[in-house]
Amino acid sequence: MSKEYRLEVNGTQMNQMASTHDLPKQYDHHAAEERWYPFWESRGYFHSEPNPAKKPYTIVIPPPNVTGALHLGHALNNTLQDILIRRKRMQGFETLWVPGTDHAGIATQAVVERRLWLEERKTRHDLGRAALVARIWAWKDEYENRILNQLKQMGCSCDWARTRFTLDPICTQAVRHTFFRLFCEGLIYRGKRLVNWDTTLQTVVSDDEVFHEQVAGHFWYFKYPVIDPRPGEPTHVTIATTRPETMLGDTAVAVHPFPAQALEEASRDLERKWTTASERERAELESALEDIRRRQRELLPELIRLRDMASDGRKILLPLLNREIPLILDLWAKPEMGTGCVKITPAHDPNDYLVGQRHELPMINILNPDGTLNANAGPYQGQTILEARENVVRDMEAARLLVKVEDRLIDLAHSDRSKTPIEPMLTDQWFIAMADLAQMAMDAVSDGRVKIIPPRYAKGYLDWLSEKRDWPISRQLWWGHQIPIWYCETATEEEIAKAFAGRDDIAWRWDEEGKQWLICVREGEIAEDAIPGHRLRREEDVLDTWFSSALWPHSTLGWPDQTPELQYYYPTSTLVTSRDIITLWVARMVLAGLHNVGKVPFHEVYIHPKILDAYGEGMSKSKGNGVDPVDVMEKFGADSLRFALAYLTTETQDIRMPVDFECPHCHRFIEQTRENRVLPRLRCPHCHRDFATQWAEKPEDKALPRGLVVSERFEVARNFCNKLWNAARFALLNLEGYTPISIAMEQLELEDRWVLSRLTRVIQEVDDALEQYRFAEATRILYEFAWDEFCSFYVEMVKARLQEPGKRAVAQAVLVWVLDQLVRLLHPFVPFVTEEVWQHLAKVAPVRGLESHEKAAESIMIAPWPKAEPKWCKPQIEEEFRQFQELLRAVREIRSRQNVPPRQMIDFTVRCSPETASKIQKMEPYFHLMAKARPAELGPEVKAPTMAAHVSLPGVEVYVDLAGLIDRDQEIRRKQQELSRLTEMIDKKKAKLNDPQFRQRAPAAVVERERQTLAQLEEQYKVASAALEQILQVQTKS
RNA sequence: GGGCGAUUAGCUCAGUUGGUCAGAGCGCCACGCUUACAACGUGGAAGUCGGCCGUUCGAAUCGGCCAUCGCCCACCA
Repeated sequence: MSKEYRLEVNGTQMNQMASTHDLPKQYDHHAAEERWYPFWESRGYFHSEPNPAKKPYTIVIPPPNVTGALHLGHALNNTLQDILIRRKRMQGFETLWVPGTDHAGIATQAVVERRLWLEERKTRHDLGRAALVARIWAWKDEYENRILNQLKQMGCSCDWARTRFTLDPICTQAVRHTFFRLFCEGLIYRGKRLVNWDTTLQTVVSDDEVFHEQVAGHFWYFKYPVIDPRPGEPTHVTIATTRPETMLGDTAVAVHPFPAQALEEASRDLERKWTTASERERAELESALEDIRRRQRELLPELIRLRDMASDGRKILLPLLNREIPLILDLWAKPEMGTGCVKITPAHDPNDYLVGQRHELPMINILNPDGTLNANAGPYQGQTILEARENVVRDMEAARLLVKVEDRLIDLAHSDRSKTPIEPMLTDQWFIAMADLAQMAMDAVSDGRVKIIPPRYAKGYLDWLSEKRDWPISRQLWWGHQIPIWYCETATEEEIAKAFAGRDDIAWRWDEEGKQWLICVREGEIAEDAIPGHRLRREEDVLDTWFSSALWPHSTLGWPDQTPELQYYYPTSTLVTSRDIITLWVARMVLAGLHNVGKVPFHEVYIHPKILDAYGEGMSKSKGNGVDPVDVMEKFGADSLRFALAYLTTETQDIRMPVDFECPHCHRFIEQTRENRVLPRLRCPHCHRDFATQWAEKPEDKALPRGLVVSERFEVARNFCNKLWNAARFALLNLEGYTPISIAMEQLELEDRWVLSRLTRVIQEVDDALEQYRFAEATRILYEFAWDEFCSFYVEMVKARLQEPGKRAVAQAVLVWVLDQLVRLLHPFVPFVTEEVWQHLAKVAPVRGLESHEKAAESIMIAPWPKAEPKWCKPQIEEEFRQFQELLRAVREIRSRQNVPPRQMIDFTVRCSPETASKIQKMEPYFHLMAKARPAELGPEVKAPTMAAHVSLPGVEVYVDLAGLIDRDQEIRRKQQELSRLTEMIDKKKAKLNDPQFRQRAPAAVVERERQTLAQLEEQYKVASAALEQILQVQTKS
């Protein structure tokens, strides 16, 4: 358990709560959070055990990297999971949410190495493998703790007893068993591959750890001499390159086999594009076409001659090294690019590698791991890439082989971690053959065993898998699962078989290319001298992080052991994640689950939005635009963080989140901009005092108070929590003498039936939305019900009855019941404030219900989820109520526009049908209470008072007699506006109804509705113009 | 280059199956500290739903094209 939550848990929580009489007016989120999380945890609510009596509902957390603290994206991800989990728990499922963290191979190692360098000026080689790994473990412990605490602070109801880490013994066992099985099945192999080499970290980085950046560079044109040119033949081949130094590794020059056709095709292609291109694009196309025509005129003859020379098997002399290299024919040498001829460096360029394979060219690696040139570079050995580049260019120039240099923007690959340029390099790597595995994973989604939500994301998943590219799994790192392979070059198969006789946990295979035995062991290690007379050498590389992540849903449950957990909880129910790891992670979990367990890892995958800043950019630490969930919780509370995020989780949109600094002095917000977000200190424009930001490094900056980084978008949620708190506060202050009573439907007042009907519908709608992962919709429904209906109407209306002894008991019972149901519905979203309310309610109204009663659960967390009772659903009452609300609004509008003093009671008269009149009559006290207004005269015979403000509603005319108070001009203006609006609408409707097409083709019901609307509008017009007439007359008389 | 998404009030966003759906919150204006709540209440102003064309009796909603923005994948001697 975390330090932050080490609180005395001895059943004294109740005593720490404020008593009903001094409930604070503002909800104190800090107090509630500190009080209830330890309470839940101590009661063991988070813990789950297989329980055959219940259905399981399981989520495994996408394990956050132990690289650093959680960001807002994590907050979103985990909020949504907790909402699902808490609701299912209340619904009676046996819910398990497995928490954990990911070792995140290169990312974590890089962070620790960077710190090692900054603080101690040491590299990992100074420390050695064991010591570095020990350092990373220490780092991991610190950050894992921090991450888990953040999750707890957010209220996440994970089963902490089952916390896993991708490098812990449980996960390690799964990794080893998986690797061993794949090895035995022949699905793991060793091969050559061109990798992204990071010369600073001296490691391979994966494609997704590479970013591209445009840098200013050059395009050098070199001439390579042709060996023994015949008369009339070109004496040189001209090539162009952005990387002159790589020529030292050249093993061929390629030319296109059909240059004329290729150029022809390229020009046809451009012409085709021309037809659909816009003005602007056409200019570009035109110059490209022009270029091709020029090539056809000037370059083509030479290319054709070179092509012929290539078919003739002619050779080129590679300058500087004086190596003989062939002139080859390959489609890769596009005549519309560069000089039409291309140098081939198979060991240092992905495309050239393919060419090299096709032509079986030698592959010459010219680089050392640290980015200096090796012996293959001849005289340039030992130089850095940049030094070699300069020297090669200088020497080529001296040899008069440099034709020209052009400036050019180059899209250069950089390592995400070290920010240094990537060198493509040919190395030995381990792979998993994907053909069959990928197919299994595709089938699982195609046939619906795994459902991806929203469904559009299935396409990317299927497309990516359908390429069935083998998965490179080795990484030249020290932090991770070391590949369980031992090499032996010298032993014979008999010796190996003898040494490992009877061991079914060891397998071996001859590696023809490496001329060595590959020996794999399922668990533990093999001693160096396990084979008498020979030495075994262990593979140093570790596995790709995603290898262990792929096993997460079953490894965390104990696989390969057939644990009760695995049998009960697997397949898990839902995976909640973001779209950028659908392929890297989701796809691999599906295939690993199918391969290892034989079942899909989860039934549904919910892909949630990404959080962007005000500029629509993704948030990141390096950009400085990240919002820290801890800051948000400090300022607004965990519930507000959660509620706001859920409120923003719509299906199609990413979440745009303007970022603000909070001035620590005056607590006002300062908008974050691209400029100010990277500064170490800022001056508050309101109070003109300085504060520090996350970038503060200098002591004088760090000494300043730090401004929180938050977003104003959490205010809505904070206000909502406070509103809810105050509604509860109202109830608590009015529950004196509460006793549970059985209530018959007949005892209920209109507002009771209305609010119960609305509640019933809300339960249905929230259930519906959440089943479909429509978090924003569920949140919105609850927000609007709680605020606009429960608080603004029900609570207001019940006030009077709470003062009447005869009506008090029923009013209390309904009030408590609706509040009870509302906080249950809200609990998954805002667990702390709802628990706070729940516990307060338990003190004054422990037994609640309408017809039947139940003692409330000791925590809302384990209280049953509300059920919609169809019998409470009363559409007619809702309709009546809607009319009341409109009328109330009309009266209020008159008050407001006539500036009637707030305390002054006004009378109003209503012309309407007798039925409506009697309904309005019943609502009398509410008009009094909510609008300081009194219905004086009601019915069909009511005449408009001579001095009146008037509002017209369908079938209802409302007048307020304001003799002496009326602002005539105001009222006249208003009426005129209203009349012109009505005229416009009437004209539109008439035109529509006069259209024979409409009358014929539209459904009869629609036509009828339009007809009725028109009649209403015309009636309103009549009344309004009469009212206007009357006011005008009054004016004339006076 | 391939794919996906977005464009609705000053800002951030809702709008299920085409027919009172033009909405919310913030911001703004006016009036209110009315004994749950000023983190509040009441009322108000504000948008030719990115543009064009089509389908339809009828389009924010369906189709096509264009523009702008964003994301993913591939590629760039």
